[in-house]
Amino acid sequence: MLPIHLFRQNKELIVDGLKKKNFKELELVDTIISVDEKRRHLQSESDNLAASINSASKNIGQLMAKGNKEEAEALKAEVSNHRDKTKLLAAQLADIETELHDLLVRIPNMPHSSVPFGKTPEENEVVRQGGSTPDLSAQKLPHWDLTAKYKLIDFELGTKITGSGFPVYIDQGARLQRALISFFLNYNIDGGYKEYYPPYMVNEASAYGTGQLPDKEGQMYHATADNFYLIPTAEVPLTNIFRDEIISEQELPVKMTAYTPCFRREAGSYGKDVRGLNRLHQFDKVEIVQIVHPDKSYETLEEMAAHVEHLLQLLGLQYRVLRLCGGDMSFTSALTYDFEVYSAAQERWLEVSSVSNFEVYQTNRMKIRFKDGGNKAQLAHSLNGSSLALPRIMACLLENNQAPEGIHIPEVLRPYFGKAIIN
RNA sequence: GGAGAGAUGGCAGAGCGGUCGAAUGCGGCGGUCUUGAAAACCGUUGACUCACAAGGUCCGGGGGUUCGAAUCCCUCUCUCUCCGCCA
Repeated sequence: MLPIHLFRQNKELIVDGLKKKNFKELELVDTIISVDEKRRHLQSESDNLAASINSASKNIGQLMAKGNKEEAEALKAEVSNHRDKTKLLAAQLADIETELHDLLVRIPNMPHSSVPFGKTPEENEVVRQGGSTPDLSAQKLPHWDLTAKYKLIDFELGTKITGSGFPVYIDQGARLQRALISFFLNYNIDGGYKEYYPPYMVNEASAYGTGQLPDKEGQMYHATADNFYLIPTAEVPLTNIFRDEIISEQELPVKMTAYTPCFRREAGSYGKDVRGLNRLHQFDKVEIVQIVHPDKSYETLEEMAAHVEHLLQLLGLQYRVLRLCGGDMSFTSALTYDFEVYSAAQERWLEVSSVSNFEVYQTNRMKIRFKDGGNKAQLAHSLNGSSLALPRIMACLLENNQAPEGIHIPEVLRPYFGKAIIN
């Protein structure tokens, strides 16, 4: 949610940003500004009334103390009258505040100046690439064949136990999964991130804080009996740790990492997108989140991107880094880098990480602030990224490292996996 | 799940229905003293709205009584203690 003062002070900037983001309902901006004006008018009217009630009530107290009953009674009648008006105004004010809020949450974040114009994924800008395509002339099986061949993952068994999109990792498959999680977490800890193990279900306020609610409600699993939501990403519990907190400036930057499963309903997905490990209802991910000083957030974004990129280099995967265009960015992001790895047997790029700067969009809604030098509370910036999403990494590792004698495990994972080859 | 107690500023902890945005202690910040630090002493120190003015709002959330509520009533949520169940 953008701070309202931006609309009052810089309407043109907002409209330009919305256009870049390919947002259609531009008329909302004017609506917001006029509703805000109405709101402020009502507010001052109500404040003035409250001021007169307050002072009259004080007078009544003094009159009573002096035993001046008649005057006191007269004042009481007057205040009583004012009070009815206040109630009316308060109701109107509450309505208009809700209206304003509901309008504000419909406005996406403003894109950063470096965000390219564009509407579709094809218009994203490739900023860097690394690694090389492996030679698979000897054998070129997609990962769903490899997981069957080496009995690493049983998709049908998951369907039996739960439903499609809930694979069962078995034996060396389970072990590789655990190796990846440990490797990623340790790598992040070495990078200065503090490890957390958060709840996998969150309450409504948390889902709301990071923006899953109200617009992405259908994407989450909902435990209705207790009104909890299964987290679609660790970003939700992690960022909410600091909801409604005022952090001292010395504590910045806050760097957090967590491994969690992620649960997504993925309604409407189909075809090759959901084959094998490409898209699941439950998958594992290690996440990094930072809360930083506003002056530092773009520096931090580059740092986080470099952090993720190095991880892909360590795994020896072919990758590319995309700067998302306005139309393909998420609602809440100001600038996003997507990381894709090349799946050599499927011959397609798979997204494995998305690193974003949200500026104040999340922190404004969650009231995550810090005390600056002048001892004044101001909104911090929040960022997050995956490091990394596991299923597609596993898919690429299996496919790209396959050989007639088995699947070779990258050097960095061997201490965690315990051996050099799956066979 | 049953019974009871509680929810106040960064923390701890007061608060007869009016003079309470709230005592006091700790912590934080500034200063005196000191070569420096500690101790001691002095001062200062919540948030929101808003033009850092005035005014207004906030004592877990919501509602009510009253001219006036942190203080009384209702309700919800959460926490703690005891019992039950349990990895």
